[in-house]
Amino acid sequence: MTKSIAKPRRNALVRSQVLDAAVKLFDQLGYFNTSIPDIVAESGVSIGSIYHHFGDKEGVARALRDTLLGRVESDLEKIETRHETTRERCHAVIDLLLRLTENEPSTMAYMLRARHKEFLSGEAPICSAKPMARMRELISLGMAGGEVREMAPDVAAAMVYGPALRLIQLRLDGLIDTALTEYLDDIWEMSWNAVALPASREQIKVQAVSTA
Amino acid sequence: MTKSIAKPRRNALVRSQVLDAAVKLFDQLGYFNTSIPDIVAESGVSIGSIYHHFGDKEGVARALRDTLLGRVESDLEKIETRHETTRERCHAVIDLLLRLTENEPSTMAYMLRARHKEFLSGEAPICSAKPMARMRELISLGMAGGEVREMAPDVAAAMVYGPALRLIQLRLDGLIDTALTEYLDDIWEMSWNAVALPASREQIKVQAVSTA
DNA sequence: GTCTATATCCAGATAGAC
DNA sequence: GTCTATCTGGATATAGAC
Repeated sequence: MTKSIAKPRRNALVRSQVLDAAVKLFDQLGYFNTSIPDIVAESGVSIGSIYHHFGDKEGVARALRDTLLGRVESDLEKIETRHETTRERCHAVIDLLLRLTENEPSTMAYMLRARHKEFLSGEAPICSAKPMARMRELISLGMAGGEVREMAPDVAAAMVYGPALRLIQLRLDGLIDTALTEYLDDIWEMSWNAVALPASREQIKVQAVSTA
Repeated sequence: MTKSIAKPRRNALVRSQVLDAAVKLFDQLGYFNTSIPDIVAESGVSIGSIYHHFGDKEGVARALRDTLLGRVESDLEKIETRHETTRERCHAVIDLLLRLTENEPSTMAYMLRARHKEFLSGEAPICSAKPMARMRELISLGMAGGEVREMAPDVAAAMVYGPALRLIQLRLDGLIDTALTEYLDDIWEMSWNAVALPASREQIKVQAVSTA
């Protein structure tokens, strides 16, 4: 009893050890190239315990997905309470995505790129998960509130988030060496100006930046 | 000898039967959920013939990838010879991508979304495949030629292609019901205006489209 | 070149002692 | 709750007749 950890805390520890190993392996090798023995080796938890806690391999993937999406969801909620305008909210969302990519690329990769429906039976594609749905909703709200020009909501959402998500893809694939946070201002200004009503643009300046 | 097909043509037929089955199954189930017996059933070609022609399962995936990428590559070449300005070329590229998504979604899905490095050992990620690289090159050329504002090339490419690719993702995931070709004009005008030097914009109009 | 029948392997999953 | 030892199915891939 002296050096053992209290039971509930030890349970949580085992779970997080497994999930930490899983996110790393799923990102590096993919779900199907990761065997349970791989997770045993990486996490230090025995196969028996893994099955006890997660039921099966899919259970590990599902728990991981729920954990990661839950975290992002709560980040989004914070953004919505802290900011009032659509402009500020979208800016904060893109900032969040770029920073998450830099700080926890494995997490971002698992949420964004993994083909979840290939191994999570009956799961909706990640793009319809709550956070993504909320992100698109923000745009619709902005349209109703007069900040965003009238257009097909899908198109508006693609204009605002598409460029950032594209950069994230390339960054995760190792094709961009620059930290994406450096691009935040550029990408944001262009994306927002593309959909914003002129009145709510940051500056009206139709700038001609000529170098050299 | 009367009703049998000439040998080289029959070979090509078998290959295309297998590849047609593969693109369909890989799209629907994913590479790892597709077994060789599945391909046998879908293509009508025996397991022996498949191994004879493709060597192993990875060989099927590789042949498929090469075939599809080759087709897109030749489409891109045609675009480059037919159009001179970066504006026209990028427009044609986006048009091509959207139409391909509508006409051959399985093809598009396999090229765009499959995590090839998870099953094609030593393959570069799809985003660095020739067509994608050429698409980004187009933008750099436009920058050198004065059509596109000076900025990080990755950012410019993400602005031009990102929104379209995002719509394609959502469409492939079944989250958009409208044919993407309907959105071509909107998406194109916004994407291009975001990166173009004012002089080369389609119209300078800073439009306020108010509906309702 | 095409086919059927078969070998081999290793993954996911379980049993049951502690 | 955790572990080791074990089972079992089904996948990839091959052998060898035609």
